[in-house]
Amino acid sequence: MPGRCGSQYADHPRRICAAFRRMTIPRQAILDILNTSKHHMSAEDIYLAVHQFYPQIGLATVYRTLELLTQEGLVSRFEFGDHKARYEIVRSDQTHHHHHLICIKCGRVVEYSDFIDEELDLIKRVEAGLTEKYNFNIKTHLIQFYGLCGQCQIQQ
Amino acid sequence: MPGRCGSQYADHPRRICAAFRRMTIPRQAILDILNTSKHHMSAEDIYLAVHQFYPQIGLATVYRTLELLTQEGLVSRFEFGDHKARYEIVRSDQTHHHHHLICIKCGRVVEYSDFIDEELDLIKRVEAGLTEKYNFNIKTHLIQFYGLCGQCQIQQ
DNA sequence: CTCCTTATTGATAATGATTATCATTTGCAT
DNA sequence: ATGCAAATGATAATCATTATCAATAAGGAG
Repeated sequence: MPGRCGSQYADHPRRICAAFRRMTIPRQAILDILNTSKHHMSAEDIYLAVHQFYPQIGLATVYRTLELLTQEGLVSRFEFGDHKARYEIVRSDQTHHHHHLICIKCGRVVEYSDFIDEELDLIKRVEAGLTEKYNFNIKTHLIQFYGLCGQCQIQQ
Repeated sequence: MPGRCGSQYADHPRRICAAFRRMTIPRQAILDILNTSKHHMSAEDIYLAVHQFYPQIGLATVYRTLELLTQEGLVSRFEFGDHKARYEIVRSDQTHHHHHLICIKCGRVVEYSDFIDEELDLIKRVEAGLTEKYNFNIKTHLIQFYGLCGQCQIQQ
């Protein structure tokens, strides 16, 4: 039931059109999963989730779709240090916006949204400055803190 | 000529001791390269640089050493989206401190240090808040912006 | 200074996430 | 309805990183 490329996606129809030349069932399925999920997912997580209601899906399609969405800034790709990328849809209304706190010993990832407002305010200003100086059209940003979680501080 | 673990490293001797149980020639060589380099390097870059004056070095040793240094927060690991990590020594005096601006189409990476002071000020405050709330001992942070560089904006 | 324990090394094989390939299928403009 | 290019799915290939293991060397004890 694919219609014009991004028509049924209220959030970023124009940029969905920019990312895809054609809307397809696998792509819709992937977008649905990403839109429903509140947390970051690996490509395989997404593959498995889509597979439940669309078993024909191929893993390669998941990677290809994520690549296109990432290049259009519609999806954020995170690396937490385990050599497995995580993806998350970018919501225009900033719902669930958060940054990450990562333990460099055990790999635990904490999503925090405290301080986000203050951070976003700065981000916005820096973005404007960078756009002007380096002539970049900035789509997304990444802020992560690395350190030792409580557990790992104890185990020296 | 290795002495007590981190003795000849003025910068973070105590944390070098924490990272290593023994100081060795390969580790010194890797630290020397990292200290000399002004820019991020991949594991292979480092391997090749060390290899020039210490040809016995093995690639696995480079990875192991970088892992230990990263876990101690003495080295920052970056991922720019090409699935190849880059490493950079953390200087206690904040010399050459910078963040990154990455083109999501062509992968170009710009190091910027404009706005850094303003950013670091916020970082410091957020760090304090996160430390308290989540009981993390924060060692490093990562700030990256993603977008289209001038070139890639033109090529639609 | 020498010995001894054990951390570390280097070579190499294994792993595993991601990408490339290619024949087949499908979206969608005309 | 038709045709062509885009997209798919299966699978093979890639390649950065990690695990393995016998050999080596750091550095504390005596």
